[in-house]
Amino acid sequence: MSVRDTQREAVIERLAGHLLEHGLARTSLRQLAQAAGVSDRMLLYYFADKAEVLAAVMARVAGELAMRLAVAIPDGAPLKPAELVRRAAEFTTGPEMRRFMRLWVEVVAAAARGEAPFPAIVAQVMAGFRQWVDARVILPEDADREATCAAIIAVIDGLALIDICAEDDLAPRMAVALGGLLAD
Amino acid sequence: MSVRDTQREAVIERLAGHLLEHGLARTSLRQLAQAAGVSDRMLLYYFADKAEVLAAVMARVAGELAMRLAVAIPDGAPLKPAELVRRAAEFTTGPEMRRFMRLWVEVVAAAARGEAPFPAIVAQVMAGFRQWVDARVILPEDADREATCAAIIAVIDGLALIDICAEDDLAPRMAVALGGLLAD
DNA sequence: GAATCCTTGTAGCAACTGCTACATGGTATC
DNA sequence: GATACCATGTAGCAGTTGCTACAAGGATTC
Repeated sequence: MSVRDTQREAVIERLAGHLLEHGLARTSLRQLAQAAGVSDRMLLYYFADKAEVLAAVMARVAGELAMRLAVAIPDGAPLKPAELVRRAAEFTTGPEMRRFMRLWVEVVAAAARGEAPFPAIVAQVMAGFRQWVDARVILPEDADREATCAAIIAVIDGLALIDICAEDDLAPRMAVALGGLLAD
Repeated sequence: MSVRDTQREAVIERLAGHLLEHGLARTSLRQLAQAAGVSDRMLLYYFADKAEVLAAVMARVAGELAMRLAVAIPDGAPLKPAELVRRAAEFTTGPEMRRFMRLWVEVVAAAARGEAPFPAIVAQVMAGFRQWVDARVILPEDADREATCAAIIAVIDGLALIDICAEDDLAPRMAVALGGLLAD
C-alpha cells in the first residue's frame, strides 16, 4: 500500500473520532486537516475534494454504527415492535452511542440543506436502518411494513434529537418513559 | 411607528416565509437581504447583526407554530399519552405543518453546532413544547413527568426528522403506523 | 545518470462571509 | 434657515472558504 493510501486510512480514522466528538461544527478543510494532523494541502492530496473527505469519514462512522447495532441486537430472534423499540432506545441513549446519534441528526439536517455529500450519505444510512429494523421486527401481515419500520426509526431518532437540546441525564430517562408509552 | 420599524416588521414577515420554504440553506446576509427585498446594507440597519435577524424571524416562526399547535389541540381536555401522540403526529405530518417541523429539525442541528442564536431559540421553543404537552397529557402520579413529556416530543420530532429523508408520502403513513405502536 | 513519478511545502487566488466607514439627500425641529 | 436626525446608497475591509499553481526533494525505473 502506498504512503498515500496509508495516510488516507489514518486520516479517515482520526477524522471519524473528530466528527464523533465535535459533530459537524468544525469541518472546514483547514479545521479537518488540523484535526487529522496533516496540512490542508495534503488533505486534498489524499482526497479529491472536501466532499470526498466527508463521504469517506462518514462511511467509516456509518459502518461502525451499523456494526454496533448488529451486535447489540442480533437478527436471529425477531421482536415485537414495542420490544424492539425499547431495546434500541435503551442502547442508543447509552453513553457510548449517543454521539453517533447526535452526529446522525446533524447529518440529516445537512442533507436537508442539500449540502454535498450528505444527501447521498443519508440515503445510504437510512437504507441500512430500514434493513436493520426490517430484519428484526415481527409485524402482522396487513401492516404497512415500510411505514412501520420508518416509524420505529423515527422514534429512536427522535430521542437523539431531543437529547441534543436537553440536560445530559434526560436521554436515558426518556428511553424508559418511552417504553411505558408503547403497546404490549 | 418609524419607517425603520415598519420595514423591520415587513422584513421579518418575508423572511419567515423564506425560512419555512428553504430551511437554513440560504441564510447568508446577502441571501436573506435578497429574499426580503432589501439591500444587505439596510438589513443591518433594521437589525443589529445577523444573529438578531435570525432570532427575530425564528421568534415569529415559533410564535406561529405555537399558535397553530394550541388551536389544533386545545388544552381544555387532557388526553392519555397515546391519544395525544396520535393527534399531534397526524397534525404535524400534515401538508401545512411539515415545513415548520423540518425547519425545527434544522434549527436543533444548528444549535448542536453552537451556532448563534440557535441554542437560545431551541431552549425557548423546547420550553414551549414541554408546556404544551404538559398541559395536555394525563399521566399517573408516579410517572417521570418531565421525561415522559420529553419522550412524547421526541416521538413527534422523530417523524419530522425521517420526513426529511423520505419520499413525500411516507410521513402521513408513518403517523398512522405510529398510532399502532402505542398503548391504549 | 537521466527521466519519471511520488510526496510534500509555499503561496496564493477568487468567491463569499459578516460587518463598517462614509457620504448624501431628505425630514423634522427649533 | 440652521441643526440634527432618519433613511439609504456605494464601496470596501478583513477574515474564511474550497481549491490550485508551482516548485522541489526523494525514490524508482530505465
